[in-house]
Amino acid sequence: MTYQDKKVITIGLVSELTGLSIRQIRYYEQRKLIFPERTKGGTRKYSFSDIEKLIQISEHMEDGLQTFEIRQLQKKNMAASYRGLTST
Amino acid sequence: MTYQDKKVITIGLVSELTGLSIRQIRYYEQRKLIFPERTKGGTRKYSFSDIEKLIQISEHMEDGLQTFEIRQLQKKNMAASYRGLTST
DNA sequence: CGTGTAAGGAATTCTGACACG
DNA sequence: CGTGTAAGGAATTCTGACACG
Repeated sequence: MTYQDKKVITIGLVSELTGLSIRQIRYYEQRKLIFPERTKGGTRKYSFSDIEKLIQISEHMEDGLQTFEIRQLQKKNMAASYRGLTST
Repeated sequence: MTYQDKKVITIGLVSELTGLSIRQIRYYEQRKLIFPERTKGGTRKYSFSDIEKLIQISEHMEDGLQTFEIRQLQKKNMAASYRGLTST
């Protein structure tokens, strides 16, 4: 709830925790699927929510979806949960 | 519960979040007050629980306690919570 | 005792690009 | 389109030590 969304994890750890390569994680950011924060120095910081999101993303990728399609799905889910439907 | 205790935060972030210097954080580890994990490379990783602990530690230090006294307090609290008393 | 700091090195991350497909 | 990689640089962290008190 409070810790879940705090952006504090470095990309190396995220890579370990998700099984994705650092390259993939950066790419998904470029494609607007995740939104890490940055330290003053420019180092990316992720939250546990980001990690869960990334795991979902990797599942969608395995299903053959393209990044823009996954982005569409995210929008739909956001709209749905806004209406009190599927959360996750 | 699950995220609270995952060791994933680098010492620089911990320093920012607690207001303590990196030097202090490392010292409190040396004095057995906190127990970060390490990456393969040797970089320390802390949990949100560690951050809460550190904040408590800094309060005790301000109260003039010495590190070994704080360690005693930690033990007492652990024993108490084990008996179902004060948790935190 | 608790903490600051300069020192030298190692690990981590960053960006932009070339490559493949 | 999605991902790997070599390249060069910058930010982050590590340890052991000297200093002060």
